Amino acid sequence: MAANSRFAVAAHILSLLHVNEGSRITSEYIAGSVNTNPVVVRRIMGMLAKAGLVRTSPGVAGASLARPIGEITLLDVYRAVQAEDGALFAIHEHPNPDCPVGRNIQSTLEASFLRAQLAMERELAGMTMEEVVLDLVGRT
Amino acid sequence: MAANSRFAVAAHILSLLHVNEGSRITSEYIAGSVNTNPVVVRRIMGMLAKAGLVRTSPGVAGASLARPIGEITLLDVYRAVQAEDGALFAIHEHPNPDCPVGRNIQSTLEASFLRAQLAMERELAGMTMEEVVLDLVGRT
DNA sequence: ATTCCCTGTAACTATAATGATGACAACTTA
DNA sequence: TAAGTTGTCATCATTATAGTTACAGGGAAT
Repeated sequence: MAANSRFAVAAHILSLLHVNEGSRITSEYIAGSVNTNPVVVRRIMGMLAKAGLVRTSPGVAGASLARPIGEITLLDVYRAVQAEDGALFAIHEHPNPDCPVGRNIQSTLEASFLRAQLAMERELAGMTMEEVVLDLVGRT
Repeated sequence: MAANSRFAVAAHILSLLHVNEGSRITSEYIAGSVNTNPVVVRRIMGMLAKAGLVRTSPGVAGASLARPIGEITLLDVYRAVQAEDGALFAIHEHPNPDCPVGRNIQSTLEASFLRAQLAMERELAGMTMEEVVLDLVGRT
């Protein structure tokens, strides 16, 4: 797989942590639900911890949510597992500076692309992990 | 580069076609402005043609816009150069069906992710290539 | 008609991002 | 101390993308 499924896996992990609150589930258990390798889970869990969404302790199972689940938005999760850059769309580098179009295309597109990205992020910010979990259990 | 810059290059190409209307520019000329290989330009131009945004003829230089530039939205361009799938965010496959969370996470996230994607697409649909070109020449 | 230029496409290579995996040190707890 | 777990590194396979070479076929100008 080359597609980035970290966002989805992160949401899956947070859902499991909430549903199993108090149980002390291991990365191996989580990996069993996600159907991947425990290392992948620990890696993503590390990103969630660095972003302040979960609390983990070395050597001890059972990570816990660092905030009420209703206060964790999908945007928080998205940002936690995204690369440094954070740009949704890439722009080709080094267009020809001697061409009127090439000289300005980057800054122009950057602005347009940013608008689209912000619209997407606004929508993500409007959804919480609580809604995700509620939908999840509602489907049984 | 592994990041997908086709969207940006496509917008660059369309801008050039409009600015040079009547000139009959070649894929080599365009490649010079984008700073890439002519084949890359022809490849993306092919996608734009298949999407009905430009008209090309084999063997003859000077593709032309198939519609007024003000009626080509950034969403049109985005869709023209995107992969079949079209999903903005990937979802991990084969979560564990024996787990309440794993069993339903896909359909739940699919709905949430789609909302975010639609917000992004709405914003792209609200911007036209005409605005891009105007901004472009305005920066001169 | 010949020549020259251009497009459309296939084939191949190089580069990155990603996920899967094995290994292991450090930590916690019984 | 022993068992189990996390955090992290290193490596490999897969995949998407862009860059590049090559070439068949179309168009146009002479």
